Amino acid sequence: MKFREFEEEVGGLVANATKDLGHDADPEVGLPPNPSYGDLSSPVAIRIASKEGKKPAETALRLADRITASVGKTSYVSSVTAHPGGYLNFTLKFPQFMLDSIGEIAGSDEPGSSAPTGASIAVEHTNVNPNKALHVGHARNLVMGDSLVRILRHAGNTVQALNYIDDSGAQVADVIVGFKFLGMSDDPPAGTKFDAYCGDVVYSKVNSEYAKDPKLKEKQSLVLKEIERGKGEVAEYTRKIVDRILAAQLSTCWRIGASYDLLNWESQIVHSGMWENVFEKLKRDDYVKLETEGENKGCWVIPDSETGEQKVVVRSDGTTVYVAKDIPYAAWKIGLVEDPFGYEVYEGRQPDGRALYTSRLEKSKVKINFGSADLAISVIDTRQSYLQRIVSKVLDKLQAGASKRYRHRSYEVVALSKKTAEQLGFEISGDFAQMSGRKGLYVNVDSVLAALKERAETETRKRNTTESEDWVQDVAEAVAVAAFRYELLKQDPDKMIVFDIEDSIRFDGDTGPYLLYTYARARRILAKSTGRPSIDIASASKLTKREELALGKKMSMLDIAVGTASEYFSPKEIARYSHELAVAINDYYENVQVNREEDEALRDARLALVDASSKVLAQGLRLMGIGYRDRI
RNA sequence: GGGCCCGUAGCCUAGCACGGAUCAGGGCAUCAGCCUCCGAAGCUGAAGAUCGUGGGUCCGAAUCCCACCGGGCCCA
Repeated sequence: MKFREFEEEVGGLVANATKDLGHDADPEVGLPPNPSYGDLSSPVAIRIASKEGKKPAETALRLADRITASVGKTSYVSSVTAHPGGYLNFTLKFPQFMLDSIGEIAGSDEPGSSAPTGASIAVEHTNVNPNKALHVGHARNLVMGDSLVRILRHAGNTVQALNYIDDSGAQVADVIVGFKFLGMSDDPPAGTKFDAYCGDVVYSKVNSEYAKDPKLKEKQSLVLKEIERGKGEVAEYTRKIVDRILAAQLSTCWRIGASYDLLNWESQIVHSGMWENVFEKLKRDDYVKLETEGENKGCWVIPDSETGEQKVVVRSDGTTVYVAKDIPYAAWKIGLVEDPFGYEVYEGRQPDGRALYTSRLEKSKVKINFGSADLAISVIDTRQSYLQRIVSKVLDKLQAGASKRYRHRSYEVVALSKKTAEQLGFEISGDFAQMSGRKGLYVNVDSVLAALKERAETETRKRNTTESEDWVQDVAEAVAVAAFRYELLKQDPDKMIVFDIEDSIRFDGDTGPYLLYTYARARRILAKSTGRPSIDIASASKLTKREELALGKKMSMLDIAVGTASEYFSPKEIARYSHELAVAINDYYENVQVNREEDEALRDARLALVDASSKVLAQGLRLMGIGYRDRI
């Protein structure tokens, strides 16, 4: 976008001028703390002066003189001045910048997007065990992952969104134990979603029974063996139950705007033969060894040369541990093993209309390829960091340097506030509590959305008294999802979120609804106008108010935010940017009259600015997976 | 025992990657204002900060380095 072009021009000017003075050409360009200094600044003169033992102000003047001679060759640099403190301050050539920025955005369906990079990226996220409904912790994973997918696509990459289904673990087995051995009905009570029933009722009941009756635990291993065998009545039944739970979970995922390209199944990875291939290679290379004594006797272990510790990958009874399934899956993602899967379309309509595929172990007629990406990103919480490091190390053993193409995007967990935990009937000693599916200490996504939507309905009706019930429902749903997604996305991934159900129902300030409101407000100006967005160089030169210049600059920085978000796999950059843009739009709304402006050319130029900036805000919302409406 | 993450006003948080400008941004809550004017889910103003502590590097440190304290997590 145009601000980046301006930045590149300034960088070039600074680099050339410093080179002329015989110094290295690091551009060092950044936003000044206050726009009254200029539109971009460089402290490079201070560094040079300190090296040369001269005064920064003088060096800055010398540089400014040289740069001034070249300013005329640029498109967007108007002037450069030397500040007595040693800073070089650059100002934008405004009418041209505004004209080109608005033109660029008006002419694009996807403002700020990049040309194809040719890179293919596999992003794995969501990965909820199919034995329960999604809770708010799962939602953080989904929101980060889904937004990352959108951002990476916007940045020009080909992205496959993968959702890994652990359909053969203990958690699934527990639910089956409940149905098969505790006589629990596999029909939920009316009005209860199947995933919530399995997690809230069956799973917790089975776990409390384990404590009372140790023999029941033997049934779990029985079920696990049957699942691992993959044949027979129990395995068949498990598949049906998992399918039902997954369908219920996906309805929640889709409700909050997520979409996937492929469902991967742990059971298929186990039976694919990928692990055996990987394991043989690791044995040949002596990277795994059979422990002959000590507590791990009879186990295959991976030694860690740095810590001197060992990680068991195959137990003495021949079963593999979790990490042994992660390794072939990771290897498959970046093409270190042959693709054993076929693919077929999975039923269901995703919110963005993308087709969803599911893998199978038979080759199929559908011609589509997954895996073998240039880069794989696994969105997994920080508690798995250690195991993810082991996966990376093993990948390097399979192919030198392979771990550079495998990234663990970690994030901190979501805990519950003391208040919310107590409302669920738990006694808490500290200020917050870690969620626990086993204990029943968690808050489901669907129940949070229900509470958000209820509040959104009230607020929406208050403001739209004549609208139909369907209209109100649609808007309330959008507001609820916006509030939920934005809340989980804006926080730094390294920081724990302490979720409080009452505090989360907030639509004021730095929230998703604020962004939706801002968008609707901007669109309202256009809807109410008798003019049409239109700008030329003459009317662009009339855009001189502080608020419109600030807005013009801000809306032209989306690509910079996308670049940072892609580079660091950090969707919150988009949340922060979108909020800043919304603030600029509101500032404009409050202080600049558009439709009451009597100069029609100026009015239309302002309309064009409002149109363009709201389009950029809409793009930011799309990148976060947040739906928006022209009116809310 | 080893490792990872967090610590910024009453509360939540941005800035930390790449150190820079005597305003360290926001939000919630509090107080005072703004709807005959494009939507008040908004805006303006006030008040509120030993940037966990101590040391170091540097012309310059919330930002980099070291140690420690407090909290969370993982591995054994």
